[in-house]
Amino acid sequence: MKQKRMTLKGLAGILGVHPSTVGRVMDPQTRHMVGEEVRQRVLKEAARHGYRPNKLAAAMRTGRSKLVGVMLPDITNPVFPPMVLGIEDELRKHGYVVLMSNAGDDKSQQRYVVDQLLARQVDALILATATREDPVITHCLEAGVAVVTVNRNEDDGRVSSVANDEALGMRLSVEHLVALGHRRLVHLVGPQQVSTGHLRKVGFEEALAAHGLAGESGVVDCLAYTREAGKLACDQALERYPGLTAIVAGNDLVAIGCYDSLRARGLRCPEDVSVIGHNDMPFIDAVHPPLTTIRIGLHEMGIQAAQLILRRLQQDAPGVMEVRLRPELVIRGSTGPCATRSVP
Amino acid sequence: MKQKRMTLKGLAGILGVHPSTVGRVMDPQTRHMVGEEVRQRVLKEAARHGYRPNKLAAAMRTGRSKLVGVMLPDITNPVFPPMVLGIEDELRKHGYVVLMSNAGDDKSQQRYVVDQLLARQVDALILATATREDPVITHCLEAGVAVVTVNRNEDDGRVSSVANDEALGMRLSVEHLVALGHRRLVHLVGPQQVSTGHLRKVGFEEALAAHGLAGESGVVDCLAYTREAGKLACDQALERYPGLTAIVAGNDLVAIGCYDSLRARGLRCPEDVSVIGHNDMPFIDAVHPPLTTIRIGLHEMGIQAAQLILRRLQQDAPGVMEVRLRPELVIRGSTGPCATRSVP
DNA sequence: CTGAAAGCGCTTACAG
DNA sequence: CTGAAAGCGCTTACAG
Repeated sequence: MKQKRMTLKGLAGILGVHPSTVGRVMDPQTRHMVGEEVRQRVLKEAARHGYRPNKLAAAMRTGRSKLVGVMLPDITNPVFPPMVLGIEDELRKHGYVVLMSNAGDDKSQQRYVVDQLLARQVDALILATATREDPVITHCLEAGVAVVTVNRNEDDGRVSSVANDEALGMRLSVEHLVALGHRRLVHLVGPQQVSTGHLRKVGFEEALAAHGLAGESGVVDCLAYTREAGKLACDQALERYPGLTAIVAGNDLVAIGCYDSLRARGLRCPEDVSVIGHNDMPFIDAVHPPLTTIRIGLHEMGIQAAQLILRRLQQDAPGVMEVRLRPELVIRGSTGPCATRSVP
Repeated sequence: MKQKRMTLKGLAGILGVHPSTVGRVMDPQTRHMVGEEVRQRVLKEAARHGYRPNKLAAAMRTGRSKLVGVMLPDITNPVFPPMVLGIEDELRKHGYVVLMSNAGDDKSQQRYVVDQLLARQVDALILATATREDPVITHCLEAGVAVVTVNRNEDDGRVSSVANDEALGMRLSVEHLVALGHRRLVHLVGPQQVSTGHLRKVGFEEALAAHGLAGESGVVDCLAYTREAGKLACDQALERYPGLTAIVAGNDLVAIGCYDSLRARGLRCPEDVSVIGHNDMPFIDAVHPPLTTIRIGLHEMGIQAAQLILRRLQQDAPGVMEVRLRPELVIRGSTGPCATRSVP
């Protein structure tokens, strides 16, 4: 049953030709170098034995593993699966394969994971773990691997990145709420050490200023992009800004936390407080009320990241590229007209 | 910047010792064979150059890549991320790394993906794609790789598997509904070519019989584990069984489809129709109404699958093991007391 | 305790 | 058009 794998040498022995001849036939690029008759015999015999070239051996010889490492904080966060799928789909077309690693948020752990990936000779790295100042990226740069960040980017753009246009996303959010009559908005800002948290905060403040609402509205820190942190932040927001009528959550998970907080206080959404999320993660339209949010092309983001890294690998062009995707507003049931509510 | 990778030979050259000596020091297993003084010099120099042993080269030499292929239908399905995380966590402890591939449902595509994985010399394969009669598993067996299936299993247990105890899950579902007074239950059965769909159907029918309800209740085909298919199946169920008061959905996604169907018809859940899901996928408690469902230890399932494959790899014991996890009932808001409703 | 050598399975420049 | 040879970076049985 456990037939041992066939090799070039093995096939060559059976066929009575030199291994390099078999090798040439197996590679479509060099197949034409071999005479018609021999070529057919080789192909036939290879098929008969289910010969599969050992890519590890090829990788060692050529110095290109055709492996791309993808490092995530945590695949369990619903924003990542569509991204990873996009990356994989695009890379597969070009014969690359993904080595995926969930590395959490800790930088020293991430560094360890990167070293593991490098030890396995990945040709490039796609990082979804970038912080605004990221020692791990420095480490990658020193090691000389091709790197691209997805979803987030660092402050000084040393490496190419694909991310969302956060300023636009916040502008869309604020405009939508203002159009509904809201004037007292509070943004639950995500972690400031990552670009999404920072840029959304800046974007929110700019959009507010554009509407002359900087005075009445405000901002509350949300320590993580989680439901639990969202609940806590919402609790705080309601205490600190008793007159608020709308909440701009750092992302969809945070928005669900807001639901938890509001429900616990007997406040209705959107009648008492409107809530808007960010990301439009899968199935968020099934929550109650269906969440109004900013849609990000997660799958597209993965594809673009893969394309960026492929271009880098092929042309070895060192130019840094920053791709920004346009988000769009998705209006559902969690935002409604402003009705000044009586503070309980 | 792009420093070329340091090798054993390179280090040996610098230190004036033989490469194999350096090699012995780098491997903790053989380090003791080298004299204290030389050992220290080697370690120091290796650290200075950030030396990382090339695992591809080691893999080729030893014939063990320490790579495990994981094939999924689609990582975008919320049941998979926790499983994959469990697999990865467990494998990492033992120095293995995951090569993940989304292969869809098509068998020839899956076969192609398996061949890609084998070409990269994976030591083992974890399949989340198993069907009850699976030609891809036959293919793996012929190739002689270690294989384990997760979440699903094939009919004749040729390979080890980790899955849920489906019969128990359905028993819990039916008992819960019966306790609430329901007597007319309809099960929206998932795809019959996969074990989950088949075993849940069988389990449902057995549980029904145990309560003497086989006559009044029934079953409707749901063509896929998706929200859309769930809506269609629910539509059909309501037409075919006008008197039904409770629906046992094939899984949580199907249950959300039921919500869509009920809402479109102006039926309330759970007042008019109770709905119970299966899987307890992430965030399903945030939908409206919060879904009563059967919780499966997804993360645990991944861990167990990894352990099974590790044991197989270490002992090379060919014994087939079938691990079955105990699901539990999670009661939330989508199931309630039976109140005979007037058919609209 | 350390060295010298063989070999894993490819690819590819060099001959003929 | 085909062959012979070198070498990618390790590991490991064999000497000494």
